[in-house]
Amino acid sequence: MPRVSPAAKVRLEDTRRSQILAAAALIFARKGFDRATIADIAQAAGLAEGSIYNYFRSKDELLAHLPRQLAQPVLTTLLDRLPLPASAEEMEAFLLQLGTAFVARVRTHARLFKVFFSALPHLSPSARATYLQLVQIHAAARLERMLRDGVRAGYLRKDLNPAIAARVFPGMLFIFLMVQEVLVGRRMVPYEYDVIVPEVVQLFLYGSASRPRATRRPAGLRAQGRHRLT
Amino acid sequence: MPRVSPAAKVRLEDTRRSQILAAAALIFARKGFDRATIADIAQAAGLAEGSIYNYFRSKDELLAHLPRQLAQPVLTTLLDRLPLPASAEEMEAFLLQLGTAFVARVRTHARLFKVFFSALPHLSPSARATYLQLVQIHAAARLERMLRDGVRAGYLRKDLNPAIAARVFPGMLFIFLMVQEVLVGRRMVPYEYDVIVPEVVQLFLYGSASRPRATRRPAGLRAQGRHRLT
Amino acid sequence: MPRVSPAAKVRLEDTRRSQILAAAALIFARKGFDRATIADIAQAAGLAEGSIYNYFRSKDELLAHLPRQLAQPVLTTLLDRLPLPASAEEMEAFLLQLGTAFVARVRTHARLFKVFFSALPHLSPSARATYLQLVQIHAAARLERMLRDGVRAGYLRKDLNPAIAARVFPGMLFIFLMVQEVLVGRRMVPYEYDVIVPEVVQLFLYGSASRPRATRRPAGLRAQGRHRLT
Amino acid sequence: MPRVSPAAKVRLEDTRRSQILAAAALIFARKGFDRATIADIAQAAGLAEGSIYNYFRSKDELLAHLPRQLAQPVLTTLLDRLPLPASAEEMEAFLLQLGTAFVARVRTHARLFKVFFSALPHLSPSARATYLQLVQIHAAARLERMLRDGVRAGYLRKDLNPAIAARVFPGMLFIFLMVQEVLVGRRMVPYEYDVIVPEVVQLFLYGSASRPRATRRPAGLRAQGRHRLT
DNA sequence: AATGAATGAGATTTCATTCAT
DNA sequence: TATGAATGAAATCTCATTCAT
Repeated sequence: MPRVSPAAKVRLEDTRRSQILAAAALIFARKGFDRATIADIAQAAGLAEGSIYNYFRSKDELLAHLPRQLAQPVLTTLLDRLPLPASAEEMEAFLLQLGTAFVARVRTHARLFKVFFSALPHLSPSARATYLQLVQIHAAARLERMLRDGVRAGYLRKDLNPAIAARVFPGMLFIFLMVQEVLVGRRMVPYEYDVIVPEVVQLFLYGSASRPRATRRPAGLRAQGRHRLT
Repeated sequence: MPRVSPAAKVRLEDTRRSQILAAAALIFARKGFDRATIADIAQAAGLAEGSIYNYFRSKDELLAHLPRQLAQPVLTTLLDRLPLPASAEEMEAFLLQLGTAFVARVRTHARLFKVFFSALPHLSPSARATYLQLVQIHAAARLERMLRDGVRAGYLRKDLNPAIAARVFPGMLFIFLMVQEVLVGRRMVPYEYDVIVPEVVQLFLYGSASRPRATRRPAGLRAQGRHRLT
Repeated sequence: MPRVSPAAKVRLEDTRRSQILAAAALIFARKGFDRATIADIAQAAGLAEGSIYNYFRSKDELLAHLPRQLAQPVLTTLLDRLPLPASAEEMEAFLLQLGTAFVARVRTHARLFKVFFSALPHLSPSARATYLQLVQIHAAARLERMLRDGVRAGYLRKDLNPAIAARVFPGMLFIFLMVQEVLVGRRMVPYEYDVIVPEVVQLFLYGSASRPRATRRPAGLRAQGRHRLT
Repeated sequence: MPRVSPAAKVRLEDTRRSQILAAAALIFARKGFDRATIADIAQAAGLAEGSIYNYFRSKDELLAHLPRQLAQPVLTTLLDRLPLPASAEEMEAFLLQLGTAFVARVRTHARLFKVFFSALPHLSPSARATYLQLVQIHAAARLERMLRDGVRAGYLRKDLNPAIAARVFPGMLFIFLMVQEVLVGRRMVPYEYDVIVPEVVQLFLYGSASRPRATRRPAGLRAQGRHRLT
């Protein structure tokens, strides 16, 4: 006869698994997948070495379960709840939100990102896909459709290539995130993301060249954009 | 009495070192730093295991010497010989060349890039900097100055942030290069780089929003931009 | 106040022990002693791992208790109830029964035999003796006495060595049993034991060489010997 | 440039392999396959643990190479060089030699026999066959043919089953060898093999029952048979 | 008495590095 | 300088046994 109710048991087991995965993420990010030892992870999780194997069959399995378990809560699509833009101004507001969310997501998962890079050579294609979902670059398909709509509606350039542009937008932010959060750990530019994101949105929508007229940006929005976002 | 002249001896030794580093780059890129064995590298270099140690003190040292030795020939600055632009059109031409060169450089060093990622946790900050020089994102300082000039000259937006924009430009291309060449090996979009680069330049200069007037892009330049670049 | 009577308690405990030993015999025979895990055995017994230790102190103890407990019911002596033979013909009948019983016994305990072999290196001499009792080769002493009687009575060869002959007889069958039931699992010869046993008895009594006269074997007995015995 | 000639290198390597296999045989026989550790074997071979793996890929491979390497020299067929018998007397002489050789072989390989039993559960069928060749019970086919000839020639019983008899003969000796050399290490009977073998041959040829006439065994041969054989 | 998570000793195997030749 | 066998530290993983519940 079991001492604990089945439900409680499942809960306890899930707790342990999360606890171990959190420890694994920490150690993997710190030392890289190969240099991290099970002993390290066990110690970080407050368990004995052998206990890890009561919950995961192998070190590889830890790696494979990391994104699923740790990123689950935020894997809802970024763009789903936002209203579809019907003008350049609405698109600007939309991109500000999207960019801010994107930055937040990558920063949240910076640790998993480091794991991803260190483990790249042993990741199966499917595991790679799972890790890449962390940044949802794959979600660009949705942005692409919106851009296409914008072209059709006329507020975006007729000759815009929506497929390329939809990937460019996250890329404009990604370079800062990669260098600052993952690769080097030091800022490339002396600005916070609440300055970078609006600037990037401006660039994406209006470019860097002077415009014939100065009408294109309502002052209100810009000012708002310069305020704290993170 | 030495059989070989000292100079020839140095040359031979350099050859061997390059030969070993090339083998190391190949194996590191293929298996990741930790999974690569000295035996692998020795075999790829056509030497015995022990011989590696006549040229490099340790496996870590191989990693450290990789970018310096292998990337030396191409580490010339990207922008040095280009004439400074004096208008949006000249800037467009300049960015096309810069972007194309950037793409070529990253693709050339894709292998070292993979090594960089796989070895990230073991690299000292200075080693990281050395590897990042491969793509010269650090060189953005020069582009930043040019953008600042452009703003001053009036053909770029008064409210442009040159520091941010200078990093955004490579980032717009970097996302494609990262995913396609380094991380996944499959294309994100069904276009070659000679389509992507001009599109990115257009976005960077003119944005994605419609312009009040259709005068902004001389047809000649655009057509040229669509031609083969790689 | 105990809920169960002491006697019933003992009975229940014995049942559990048998149940565990049966599971152990199954698993040990299948995987060998060292490869069998307590988890395997517990599962086969329908218990939890820890429960095994309420009945046996260790894995080794399981091994030691196997033959005693599982073979008890059949450890009755093979030869006890047979009438003592007074002629070669009676001896032939006797050996047929003895051989048949021997074959049946070994086949019944084939599983324990496999355990015995797999665990040989860990068995103490006394444990080895216990396992060997399963086939009662040790019981040859009784057969030896009967052979000695036969020699004295004159129907067995004067120069027969009863000690050796008494061990040879089970050996003649044992080789088939070893190879077919224990070691290989495939038949050495295309005959059932009800052909092998009479043939072996003939060989033991009359040899393989031709006899000067053809009178040696009454037809009746031989025919009987060829009938089903198992 | 290699310091040692290729031939010398091969010789050295073979020596090492033999040295390791001999150590493995010793340890496996002593502790059984599963309890034997690579550390044990390395120590017995006078090497470091890791060195074993320069010659054998795994512990299993050691097990698989044991019989091939260690038994090779004696794997020539026992029966090949003996003249074919043409009478019961010649058959008796032949069986004496065969039995003596069989005993010698099994005793020589007693150690491998123990290994065989301890490793039985993990041996592949082909590995089992290789180990069983050590005792060449498979060679019974040849003896079977000889017995068939004897029946045809008339000096063996018309109703003899040669297939069964050919397996019985080694079995008569095998029981002593198994119990004395492999399983228990103590003698079943107070006789040396130079007494047991002739007795077994007598039993096999002439049985245990009295014969109508006393003519069957020429005294000369018997006396000879009782002399030292091992 | 029953449970099964936790433990940690111990086994196999890999591999960077050394060094005698 | 080149070699590659030898080394042994270190890592992963297994599993008998314990013990709180």
